[in-house]
Amino acid sequence: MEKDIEFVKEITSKEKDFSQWYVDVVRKTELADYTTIKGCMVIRPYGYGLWENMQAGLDRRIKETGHKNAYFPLFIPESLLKKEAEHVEGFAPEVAWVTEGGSQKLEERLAIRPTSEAIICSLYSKWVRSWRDLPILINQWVNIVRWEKVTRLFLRTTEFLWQEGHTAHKNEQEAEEETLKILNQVYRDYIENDLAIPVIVGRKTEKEKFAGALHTYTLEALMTDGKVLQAGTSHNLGQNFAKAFNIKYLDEDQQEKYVWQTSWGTTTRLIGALVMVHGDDRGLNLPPKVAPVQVIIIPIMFDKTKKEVRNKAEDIITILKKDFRVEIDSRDEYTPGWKFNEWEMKGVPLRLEIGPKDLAKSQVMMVRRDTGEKMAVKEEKLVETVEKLLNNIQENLFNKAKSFLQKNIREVSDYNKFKEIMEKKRGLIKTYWCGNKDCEDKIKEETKASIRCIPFEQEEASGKCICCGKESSTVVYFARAY
RNA sequence: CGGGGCGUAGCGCAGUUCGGUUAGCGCGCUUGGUUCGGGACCAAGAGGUCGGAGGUUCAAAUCCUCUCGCCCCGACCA
Repeated sequence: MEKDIEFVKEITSKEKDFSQWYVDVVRKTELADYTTIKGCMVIRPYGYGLWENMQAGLDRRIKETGHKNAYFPLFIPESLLKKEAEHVEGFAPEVAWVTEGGSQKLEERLAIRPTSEAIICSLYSKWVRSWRDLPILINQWVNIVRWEKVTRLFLRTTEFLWQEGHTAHKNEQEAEEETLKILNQVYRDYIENDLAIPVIVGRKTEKEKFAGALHTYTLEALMTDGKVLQAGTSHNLGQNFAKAFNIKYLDEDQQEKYVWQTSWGTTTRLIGALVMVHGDDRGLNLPPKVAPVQVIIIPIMFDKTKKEVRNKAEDIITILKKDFRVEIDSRDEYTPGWKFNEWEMKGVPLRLEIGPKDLAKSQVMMVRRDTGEKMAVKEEKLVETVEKLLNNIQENLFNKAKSFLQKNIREVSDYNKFKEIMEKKRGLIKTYWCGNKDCEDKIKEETKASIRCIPFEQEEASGKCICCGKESSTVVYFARAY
């Protein structure tokens, strides 16, 4: 273990400085790097490979639920953006504007999309005529620009990548069903099963909802420093945008009606969540389902047996390649020990070592990233063992995160206790809230904790608002958030 | 945008208080050789407009002014 301690010097320990640890991990594992543009990062091949795997899992679910991908313009004319009053107001401070094209000043300035409701709605109003045109179920994978004052790699950058779904429906019920379907069937399923991140789902308060929405549903994930990160949102837009953009259809009853809409999104921020939920002092610890490399093969090469070992490694990679994302690290200039540490830092779930001793016994050595457990595996059992272990690691990461989450949800009824927990342990606090924004604001101001969501599972009982003491039956989760 | 910290080779740092020859150290990098089951070793090399601009001075990494970037804590947000 002495060597481990020495290795750690490349990465600040989580305990010592969580923020610095996070930055160290992201940069040293080559997920991303800073660029010359303020607040804009480059997603490096390893990070982008991770994102591609994440996209694949989510894209599949989006399509399985009937949505199709499309692409809308990057630019949004100011007049369009201004149509929905609440919406502009919400985004105004962080919009980047294009005012010139070439050497010509533009007649109307163009916003670089901070989100695409406006531009998409302007087209939906053209496309929707009859109830037969509904529903419209469209998603797009694009970049977004928001002029943030403070940025952090993946968690908040000026430009980021995301997926945004925009749907239009013929009635309120259908829109609401869609909003919830995305939340549970698509997002929750994806985040919990693919990213191995347990979430708490619920509704946002009026204060926290999306600008222009009727209401917003959210998925909240707990990071290992006790702060919560919003992992995705699904908005029921009601008819707000339909009215602003004049999206109307003629219904079966011959009445002209406004459509009901939804929008929903998840971003590259989820990469930050993966780092902060599963990572440790040795670096990343990636869930097998999204890891760019699921199995890394390290051949142990001595002069005399080099050729045989290398051949065997090639045989093995050929077999494993059919079912897994596998790479071989046969670089001559690094020792095996160095490679072990390197790939552990990069979060590869499973390491496979092949040396002369293994050749003699027709076996390989396997080491799990999550537990460090090392075992010999007979060659004939290779494929099934890898499969079993990857599944097991996926499950283990989720279970660990789940138990951490459960341990850090505290039910509190005393405000002083609330303050103390938010100061020291953080995590989530489950308590009663009267529904008044004044209480919400006051708590935020005094403890930096906001209402993350109003969970769907409400209890029969009632209690007293944590702030004003008024009787209430509404249970909410409070936390400090990213 | 307010308060604090940092910026010297790819990375981590010393040197800055109190200006003074050719700006150092460790790791990494290149070449050659020996190595390789938990970050190997020897030898020889390469690499810097000291974040940037302006100023003070015979002389600036060091002093002054401005500026850019990153990190932390607040206000805002995915």
